Amino acid sequence: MFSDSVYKKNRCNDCKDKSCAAAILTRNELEQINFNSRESEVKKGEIILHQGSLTSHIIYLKSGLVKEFVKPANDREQILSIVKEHTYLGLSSLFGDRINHYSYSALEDIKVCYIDINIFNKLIKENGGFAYEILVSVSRDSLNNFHRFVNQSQKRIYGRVADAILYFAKIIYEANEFDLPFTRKEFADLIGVSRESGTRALIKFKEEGIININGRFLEIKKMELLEQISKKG
Amino acid sequence: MFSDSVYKKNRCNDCKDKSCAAAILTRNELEQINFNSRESEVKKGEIILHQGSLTSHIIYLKSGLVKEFVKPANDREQILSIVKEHTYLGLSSLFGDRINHYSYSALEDIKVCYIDINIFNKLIKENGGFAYEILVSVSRDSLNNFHRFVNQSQKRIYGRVADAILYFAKIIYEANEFDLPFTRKEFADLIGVSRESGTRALIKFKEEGIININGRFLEIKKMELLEQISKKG
DNA sequence: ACTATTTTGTGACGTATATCACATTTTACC
DNA sequence: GGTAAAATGTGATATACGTCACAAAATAGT
Repeated sequence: MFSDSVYKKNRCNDCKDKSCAAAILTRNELEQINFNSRESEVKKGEIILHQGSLTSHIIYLKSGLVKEFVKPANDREQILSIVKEHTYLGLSSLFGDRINHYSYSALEDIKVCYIDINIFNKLIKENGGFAYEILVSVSRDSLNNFHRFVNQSQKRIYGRVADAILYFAKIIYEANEFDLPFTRKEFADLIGVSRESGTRALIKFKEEGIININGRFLEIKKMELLEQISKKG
Repeated sequence: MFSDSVYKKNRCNDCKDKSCAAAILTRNELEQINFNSRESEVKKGEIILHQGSLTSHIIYLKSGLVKEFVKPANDREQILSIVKEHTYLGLSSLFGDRINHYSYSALEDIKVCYIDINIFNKLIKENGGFAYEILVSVSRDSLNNFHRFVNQSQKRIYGRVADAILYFAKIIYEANEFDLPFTRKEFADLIGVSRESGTRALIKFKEEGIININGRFLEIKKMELLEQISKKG
């Protein structure tokens, strides 16, 4: 299936970017994955998975950032989450009905591994510890996403913008200054408001000295105030 | 722990309301659950699980309807979903961080089973097929809830009301006429609008002959039109 | 480096829906 | 069965935010 050079060394065993779940697997089990997987690079902006497509391989994000999104109507796109390295993409779709419910595209140059779903399912059924870790992972994703969404639906625009900034600072980059990985349009799509309104809110925050923003560079100046705005909604 | 009379017969083995996952378990495994579980009845309106509480038992909904909700602010309640019989409550919270993220209350008199989480986790790790079914269940819940939520966030009030009616007709009751299991306030909380606006939309639908509604009784008269409104948003 | 394209900022305007206030009906409870 | 409490219906009013339109700036492609 794959060329000799690809699997002659057991890459998966030596992989420094293993998932928590894969860390539990035995040498032999990892070797099985090794024989049934392939690593690949994806360029910034490219789509990794299309909503509606059928899955034959599980995709593991080895490095880089990815956006998870849906396009219900034709133009308005809803970004569901920003996915960090060391995460399987679309696990819940895999176990739900094998049809991908969300689309994924690379926000920067990334590395992914394609793993055959048959071997993946086999390992789940054979190794309870592995199954448990996958279950933890699916559950955590589900809770996180849902939590963000419910919060969002109850907040007005300033609260949502504050949430999004804190999301990047605390979860994605773990830093108080960073470059946003996307455009204002996408920023707005993440929090479910119009581009114009989103931009206006960012500018307002800048005017009030809560953040500094310049192009894609963003710096939090008044963390407590930002957290207060996030809470109050 | 439990009185003799409770576990002297292997109720779980004979149970007609087993989950898909439990149907996979062996006689012996079911007996283990039997020894570590308890059945109970909950009256309409009572709370089964409180958001924020710690879990020591998994709760399985044997019969009846339950509402899953959160209260972010103090008054405004968001109903996340209506849960039907033969479902485990709050699975994703269990595997996430053991803290319940949602609250559950009975919409009618119901029957539930409390299962010790240690035995539950043990079975997951020992029986891959069981683990797989639980995974399917968590994934499906996650997808369904998320799907409803994303749709909702992109629709205006008539689309949301249409969605909610179709949700009851197709998923909850599988019938074109039924009694709503709750008040107008709760109906509004389910679709994330104010009580007044929700009521007005229902009345508008009635005036236009799309539905008939009288107190809690609801009857769909023009299904295609309702579906169209749901799609168009 | 130059042009085409995309992204961003900004004002004016409209509207969907929340909020408030109160009357009416239904339900719950001694 | 009668009273208190909760749920429901309805109009008036306010406002947050989306939409439209266009100019300026930044980015990308040749």
